[in-house]
Amino acid sequence: MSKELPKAYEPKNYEDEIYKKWEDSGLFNPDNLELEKGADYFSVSMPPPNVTGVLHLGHALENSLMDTEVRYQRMRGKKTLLVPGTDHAAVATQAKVEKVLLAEGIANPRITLGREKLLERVREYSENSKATIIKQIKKLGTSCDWSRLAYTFDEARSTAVNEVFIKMYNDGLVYKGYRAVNWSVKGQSTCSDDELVYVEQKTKLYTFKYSKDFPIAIATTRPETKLGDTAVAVNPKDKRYKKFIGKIFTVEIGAAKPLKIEIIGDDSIDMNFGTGAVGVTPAHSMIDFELFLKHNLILIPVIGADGRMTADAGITYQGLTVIEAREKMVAWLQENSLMEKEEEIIHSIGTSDRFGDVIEVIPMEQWFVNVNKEIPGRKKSLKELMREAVSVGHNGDPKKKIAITPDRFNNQYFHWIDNLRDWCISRQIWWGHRILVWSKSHNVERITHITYFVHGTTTDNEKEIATGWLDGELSDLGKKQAIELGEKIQEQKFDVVICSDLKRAVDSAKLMFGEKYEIITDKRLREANYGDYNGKKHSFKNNLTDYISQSFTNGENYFDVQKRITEFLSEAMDKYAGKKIAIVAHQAPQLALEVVLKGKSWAEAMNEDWRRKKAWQPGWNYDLEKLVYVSSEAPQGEGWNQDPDTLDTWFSSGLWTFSTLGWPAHAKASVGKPERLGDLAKFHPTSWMQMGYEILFFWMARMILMSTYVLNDIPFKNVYIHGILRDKDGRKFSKSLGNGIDPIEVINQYGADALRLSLILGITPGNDARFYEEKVEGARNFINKLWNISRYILSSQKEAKLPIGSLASYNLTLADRWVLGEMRDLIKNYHEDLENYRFSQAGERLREFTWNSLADWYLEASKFEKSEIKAEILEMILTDLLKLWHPFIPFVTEVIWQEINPGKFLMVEKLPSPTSLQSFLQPLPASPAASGFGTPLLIRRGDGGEVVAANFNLVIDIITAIRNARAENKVEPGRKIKAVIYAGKATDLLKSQEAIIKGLRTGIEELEIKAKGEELSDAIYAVAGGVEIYLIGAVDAKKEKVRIEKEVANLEKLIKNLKNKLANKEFVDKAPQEIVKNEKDKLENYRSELEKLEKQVKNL
RNA sequence: GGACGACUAGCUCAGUUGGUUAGAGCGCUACAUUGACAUUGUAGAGGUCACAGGUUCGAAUCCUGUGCCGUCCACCA
Repeated sequence: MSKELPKAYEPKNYEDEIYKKWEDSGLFNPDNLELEKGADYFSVSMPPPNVTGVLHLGHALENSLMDTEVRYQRMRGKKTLLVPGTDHAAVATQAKVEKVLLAEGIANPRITLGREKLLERVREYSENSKATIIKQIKKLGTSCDWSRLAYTFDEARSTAVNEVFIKMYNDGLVYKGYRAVNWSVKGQSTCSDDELVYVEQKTKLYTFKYSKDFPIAIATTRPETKLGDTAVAVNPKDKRYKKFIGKIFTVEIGAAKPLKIEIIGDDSIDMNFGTGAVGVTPAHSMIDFELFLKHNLILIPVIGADGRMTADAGITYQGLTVIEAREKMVAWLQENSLMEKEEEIIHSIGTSDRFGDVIEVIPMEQWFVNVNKEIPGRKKSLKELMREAVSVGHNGDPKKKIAITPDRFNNQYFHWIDNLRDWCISRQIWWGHRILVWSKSHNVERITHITYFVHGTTTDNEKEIATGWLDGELSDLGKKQAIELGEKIQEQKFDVVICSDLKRAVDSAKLMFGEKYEIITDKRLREANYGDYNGKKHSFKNNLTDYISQSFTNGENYFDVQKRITEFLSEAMDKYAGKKIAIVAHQAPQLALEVVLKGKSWAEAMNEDWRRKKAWQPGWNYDLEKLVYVSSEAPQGEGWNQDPDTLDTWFSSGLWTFSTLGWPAHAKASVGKPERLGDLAKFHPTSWMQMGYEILFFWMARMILMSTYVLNDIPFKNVYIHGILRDKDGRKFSKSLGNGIDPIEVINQYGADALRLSLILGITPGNDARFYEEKVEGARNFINKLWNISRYILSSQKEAKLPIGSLASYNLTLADRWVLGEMRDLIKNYHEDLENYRFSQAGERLREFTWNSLADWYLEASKFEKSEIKAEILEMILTDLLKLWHPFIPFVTEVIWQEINPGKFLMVEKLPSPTSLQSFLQPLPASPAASGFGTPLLIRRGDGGEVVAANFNLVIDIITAIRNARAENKVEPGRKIKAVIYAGKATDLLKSQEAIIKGLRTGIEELEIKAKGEELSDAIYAVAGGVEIYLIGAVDAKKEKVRIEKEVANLEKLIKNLKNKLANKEFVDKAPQEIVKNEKDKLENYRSELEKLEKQVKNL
């Protein structure tokens, strides 16, 4: 088999073609892999690139790491899946498109275009971007399953988002609240705490008093917000101010109304900082807002969503920007001699990471995820779930513990969790998943009033039998209850009486209201349908909350009840506007009213005391003013409006590991006991996740939150944190610096393999790395080397092959044994490195073996010695080497592989295992006889006999010593000389290596090897591994003397150090015997070498 | 203010549990061009492992402190 390959590897000529072959083969899809039965699953969800543009080098790094890991696992025979995808990146993408539109001359895109048209433009942009990104991922060689391509904004992913939002809402974890939020005036949207970028700025810190007679001075960098101050906080232990706590001062500083400033005591105040007192502006500071909640203060917003001062700020300030207002306020304080101090300080201010403007804290009604509230039925908060997954494992199960590499990021993660506030999830931009909250309201004059009665008890009720839709009779007690209730409410007037169509409700209504009213029945007011549970003795008291979102078998869940009640109410709102309605029905619908009209969660409603103590009471009153309904579709009926806000983009990213694996379609139940099917059952939790530390909190934390909450499982088992790439000077890559490098251009110039290798070599987990062209060049050079090694090996193949399986029964040369031993060590270390995510080290090792051991020594040696199965060994090594390299540089290895094995794919070959060479090679324990020859190998022959061989390293040392001695003596490279070697015990061995010693660039024409002999003068002299070498007839006495003296000096130094060490009694006594012996042996070797050299100096 | 990381050859970085004459790649110096490869080969120079203490028979490695650079978090009233 003789192959003709081009002299240099040209990636351009192969890469696209190879990727297409891979894709067409279907092998990226684990369903198509032919694997052993019971093969492990291995899955990775690709961190989805934002559709804000094209891929940058950071993505290339991620793809390289990810694909190396994935290909490694695939080649270990695992059922391997890498799911590709992209992220709609809500704010980022809209901000980007708005910028483009501005450049096009559309001054205010949101107003000019409106919601639908703007969204169309964003969609168009993102689709283009998506297409480009996919092409780029393919260029990088990433082996992902395109049949499972996902997008955070596609239908399946949107369904997942909707379902989770609804679930959280129903669990009472999502709430709408009026709270201080981060507001970008430029973007006209909120952002979460994590989306702030802090910028250091010089600012003035003003110390002043509100009025001349106000007893406490306060300091601020934001005087304009002081128009909304409602308190001054001091430390309760502060002797200076203690006496004022509780007092209220009225001051006039120019706001619309005089400010009532209450002095409050709070432990959080640092007495020693500034004046020791804080002016509290609840509306415009996160901290102050918390003081506002804690101390029940007043809140006065003085800055509006437009970034200008509000009417409450006073006529002088209204409509001014904050900067203008600040100047005015400062001037006013100065004029009135209230300013005590002005000093310049440096402090950091929060800016929007997407819009770039300074963030204002403004109180607004927004949606939040409550991270501290107990999740119904779980006895834990989201925060606790998030902490647990990384500390002790999910639900305390150590098998469900997420391992972060490097583990120092654990602490950072825990610290972040400790400081986590409720997550503001609503955004006022349009590009994103719209919040699924529908509302319908009436104006105040037309409010419908509802008085709700629960029917009298039935026999089943009394026996604690679940009744549901069973139509039981009222018991005697029930009749009595209804009659008594009727008497109690005699005075009340209603316009309409409506009851459920079940008998117990109708009968109760009749007994209560007699003939006074016409009684209308409505099916929608029925009790919850308990399905199979009907007629059975119930145990609702303890575990009713379990059924909140889990359906009763063949029945309903409570949200089904909520749905029909909402529809009923929506209709009632229109039909009976302004009227008074009496409803006689059951318990579940009543709870639904608490939920729908009082804004309670089901869990809260169910846990209220009245349920336990007294079910029957004379009516609950509700105002049917506003209906809120959470659902992926608008409820039936007229007049429903959807919340205009969209969800934080990280809400959808948090679901990524399971929304890409078919959730919720592949999960039968969504809560409690999620039954998993399909991909979800096989591939979740995912095996591995890789991300930059800069999105640890954004993303990793949210994936953990979502997965533990929704699936009751961790999202991934291992997280590999990588650093960020920097340019040659250590600067971040950024548009403004103009130092960006387009990965595709690098690929065009050097090839994808070279780019990948240059990104992976020299990196360590969690640390930043620099990227520069020389690195890629080096990688390209290496790949070309590998190409040429292959070229040489392929050209040296014979037509007829000997069976390689019986290798051990052939006579192997010293070099053969050596290279096979090196290979065995390489394979072992390679697996160890990769199992511990030491990608760089595994790569370095491979390069070391390939370039040094194989190319520089073994291949060179093979030119000068012919063993009977040299060709087979070479091919075996090449085959294994291609496999080992494949995860790193998939293209070139696959190209070469297919030259050897047409029609077969390297990407699904099985990696050599650490034991695959063990059958005929194993290390022999070091013995005295073998010392000085490196680690000898035991060769087990086919006939069962054993042969001990000295290591090839001795030959290497001798050759290197000869080359060195020649070069130092300035012997012209072309000049052929004679060498005499006194080899002692190694004589026979070296005689067998004559051809190699002569051939490998030593320029030796005549070689004499004997055990020992006379000292030769007029020769270049060298010692290597105890063997003496004389090079005859080329000595430059002067140079040789200098060289040997240098070596002598070096040896003397080493000997001195060793002697001192061994003279130290403590060392000899305390150090392990092995070490001591080693040192002694070393000393002996040095001494004998020194002796020889010293003699030789005299001969010169 | 708190936490974390980095400080090793001219440059970029390895160095896994303390024991090697401290390594690699690039760069540099000298030399080499008869077919695997000049995207190459051979040889070489180059380091007080930031500093100061300590633990230890033994420290680049462990501890303490200092310096310098960087990152994150909190605060900046």
